[in-house]
Amino acid sequence: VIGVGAFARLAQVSVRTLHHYDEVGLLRPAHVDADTGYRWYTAEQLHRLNRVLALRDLGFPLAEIRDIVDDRVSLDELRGMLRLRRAESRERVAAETERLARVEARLRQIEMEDRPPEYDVVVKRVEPALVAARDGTAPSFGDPIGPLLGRLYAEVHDELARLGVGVTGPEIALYDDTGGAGTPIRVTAAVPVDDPGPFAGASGAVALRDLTGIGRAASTIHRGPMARVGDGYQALLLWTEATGERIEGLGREVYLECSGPQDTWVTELQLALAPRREA
Amino acid sequence: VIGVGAFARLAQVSVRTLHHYDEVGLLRPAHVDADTGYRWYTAEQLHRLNRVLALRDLGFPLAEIRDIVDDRVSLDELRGMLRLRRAESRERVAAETERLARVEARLRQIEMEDRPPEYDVVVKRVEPALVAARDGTAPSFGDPIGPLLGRLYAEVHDELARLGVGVTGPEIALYDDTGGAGTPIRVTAAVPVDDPGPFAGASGAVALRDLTGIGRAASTIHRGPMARVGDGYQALLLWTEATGERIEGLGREVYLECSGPQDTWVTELQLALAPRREA
DNA sequence: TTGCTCCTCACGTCACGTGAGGTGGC
DNA sequence: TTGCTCCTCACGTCACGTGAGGTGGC
Repeated sequence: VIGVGAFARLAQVSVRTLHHYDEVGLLRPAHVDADTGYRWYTAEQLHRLNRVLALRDLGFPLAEIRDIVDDRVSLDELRGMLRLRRAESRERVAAETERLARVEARLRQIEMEDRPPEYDVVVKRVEPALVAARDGTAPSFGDPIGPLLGRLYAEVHDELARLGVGVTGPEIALYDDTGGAGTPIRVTAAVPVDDPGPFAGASGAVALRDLTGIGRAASTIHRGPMARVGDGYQALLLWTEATGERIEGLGREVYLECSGPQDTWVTELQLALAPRREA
Repeated sequence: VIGVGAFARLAQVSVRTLHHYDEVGLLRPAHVDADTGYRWYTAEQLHRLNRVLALRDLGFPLAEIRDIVDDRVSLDELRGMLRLRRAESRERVAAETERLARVEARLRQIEMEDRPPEYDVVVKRVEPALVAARDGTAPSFGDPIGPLLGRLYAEVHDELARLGVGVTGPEIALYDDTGGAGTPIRVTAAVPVDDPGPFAGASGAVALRDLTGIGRAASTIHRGPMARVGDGYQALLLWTEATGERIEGLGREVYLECSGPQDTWVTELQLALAPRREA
């Protein structure tokens, strides 16, 4: 029978921790003085505490630890809990390893460029959307694509106005350059819409389409004229290189703000990433 | 200018998150309606939000993110913060990887033995202590060491009683078998004491000694007679094997409870571990 | 009487999640 | 009038850390 201080020193935990374990019923003292409230522990309880600490070291929450040390879980259940813990732990290792890669990429970048980065890359999901779309073809990325896109969007909006269909989000442009260098680029001008009803009677080049979502997209925000959007794409490419990510499929632009002069435009650039490599 | 819901959908964050960022001053809406309290955001703010999310992905706390996006840190400071983050992230990867190894070891053990483990191994620090100690030699681990230890402890306690020195903790036994198989084992019986004063005039085999601490010790609790303490040591050895730890130096036993018959004894077994392998 | 150990509240942590209860414009 | 979006509290999360303020035995 020893006091809480000595017991804590023996087990290398804080007195507060023992108070807490008493509170949540994880380790009740062998005896509590009715008058003073002093807690008294036995050597036998050090065994229980050791079991608790061993499970805590494995990452189990206290509630589960209580079930285990109180023998409320069968051997099979314990096995299951351990497998779950293993999966969680692996997930954490993977996530933190990727995070570390991003930190290191950022650090290398800042040391190379010697100034804070202008583009911040975020990995996000892109939800699927229902769009009215019009396809076109541009000779290459070298030529300005703006006028072409402008014509395509004009057609889409004309058609939407004619059908009386409502727009539900900013315009989206899709690029498909999988043909290789020198080949023409397929460009799509898309506008999110909500109600597909009136399209039943639609005809012509403007068509309703289910725009697929992207599980993991590298995204960044470009501010300013589209003539300099290349800076943004370059930042995205450098980022994928530095973090070891791989690009998959086509790129998208979302025109978040394009009402005033191009100096004030805000565009989101998205590149689809290959699924996460598992450890 | 778009509402909080549309803004949240664009950036793939929750509305609550935007409320929170407003609260802590990380991202104030471009405009808040004085009557309704409605928050209105601009495309420009999506750029700021993207910066915030990018830094959040790197693991920075919101307070630091605010300093960064508000340009309150210099480039050098930013570099320093990134290096710190890198160090923290590495530390987390290492810690979680070790935890994973412990979980897997436990899982393998439970699958081999098909019953919950009897011994729980915990890694802990052992504090240095001032002890009165008496050395002895045992022929090997095969022979019972109990009687020898009993004689040594009797001598120590006699001397302490003679000098009037107080005991401050449970008895500790040290074993040194680094001589190899077949060679005799050095055994030390130690008793923690507080006041070294009276020892000034001490002489003979019982000596005052500074017992060194152990940075990382694998520890487990053995309950029952010392004749079966081998089970506990075997559990410790299996654990070190399974987790890839390496034993270093000598072993210790702490007699937490040894007043009644040996069936009721509680003994802590400690083995010093090699310093943590860095990633 | 001074130290020492111990006690019980009770707030803080970190970044939101999750209702509860209510309001304003189409 | 019914939906829809939005609002403001305010508690909960997880395992304790950290005072504040006070008591009992040597």
